[in-house]
Amino acid sequence: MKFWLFKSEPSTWSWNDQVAKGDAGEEWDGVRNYQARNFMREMTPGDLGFFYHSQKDREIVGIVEVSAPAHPDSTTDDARWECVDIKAVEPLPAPVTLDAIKAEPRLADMVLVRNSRLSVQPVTAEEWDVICTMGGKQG
DNA sequence: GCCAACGTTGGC
DNA sequence: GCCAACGTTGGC
Repeated sequence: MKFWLFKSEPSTWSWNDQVAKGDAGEEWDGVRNYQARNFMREMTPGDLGFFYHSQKDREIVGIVEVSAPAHPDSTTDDARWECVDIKAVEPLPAPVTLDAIKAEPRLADMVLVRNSRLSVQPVTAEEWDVICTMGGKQG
């Protein structure tokens, strides 16, 4: 079991859009960055991820699950680009803001803090637990 | 809306 | 293979 973070601008694809897809899930398509793609190749169904709203909101709003391993991105004919499918699991009772993350010493090395432009990124088990606690989620 | 950081492209 | 130019992202 690995942990990840998926970043999206809510005006393009929001948590509510993701929830509306239900258990069918949706392709995390449109990624045109090799680092992000490589992380998606490492994902396996059942891995969990945070869903982060970039730009205006700047907060982690929910938890998603990888529902299908990396496959060709249907939004392009370019064979270089792949994506996984993800489905919404549950919202965080209290969204965790970027400000709160930056204020937490145990999260100082998060990729979100170190490299804000990477749209798909790994999260360590410790970071996962810290953020779940901050978000009011039990277990 | 601005701009810094970063990734990609293409000329040499 | 280097690097300048360019485009994009996302925090502020």
